[in-house]
Amino acid sequence: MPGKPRCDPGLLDREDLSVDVVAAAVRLLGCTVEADTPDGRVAVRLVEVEAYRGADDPASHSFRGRTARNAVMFGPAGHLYVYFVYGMHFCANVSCLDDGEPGGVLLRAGEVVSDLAVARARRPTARRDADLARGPARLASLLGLTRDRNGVDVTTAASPVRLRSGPPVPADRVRTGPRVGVAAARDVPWRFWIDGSPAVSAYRPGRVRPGAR
DNA sequence: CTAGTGATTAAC
DNA sequence: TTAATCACTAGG
Repeated sequence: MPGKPRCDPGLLDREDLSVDVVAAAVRLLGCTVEADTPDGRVAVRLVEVEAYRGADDPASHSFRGRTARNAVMFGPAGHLYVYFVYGMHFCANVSCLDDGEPGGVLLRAGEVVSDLAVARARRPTARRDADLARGPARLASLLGLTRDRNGVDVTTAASPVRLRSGPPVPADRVRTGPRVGVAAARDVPWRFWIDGSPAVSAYRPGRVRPGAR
């Protein structure tokens, strides 16, 4: 008679995130983020992500070196990097690459798998179910990813936020393009999404600024 | 399209 | 110290 499993087999392996940010981004599509909050548990299936890397990626928060804010991106793979933007929103990344190498994947959008009632109660302004986690700040809000979730290990069963391996997404359903809202490195197609998902953000090109391209 | 909001950072 | 920037969302 099987007792409690020693390690949860459904969780994503850290190694899936440690080799390369683009491979990690594609690997994360179709996986499930499961988050426990005081009012219940919500799980979303990731349908849109963006890869960011360190020193050679001017669009990355880690491009200008390690600071108190981006420190998690410099640590080992599989930890949440949650940051505050535009005075009111949080966004969440999963750190990638080995300890000392900065990298991460921004969680841009997901489809609610469960529990829909808890999810709707958390985001009552969402008009359609597809809007619940459509966009990085909505996703973070739905899953309760704020400051106190910064740094948590999503590959550990005891963590309040966990990443579950999903059924593989067929390669012909994965689409790619430039990252959203990023002025730098506009030619780098490191946004990945599952074709046809109603929860994928509307495309908005990064603003072109004088002297940049 | 634009207002709203505040941490973070580079420049002074 | 100050000011610009910012991987965004909601409401017209």
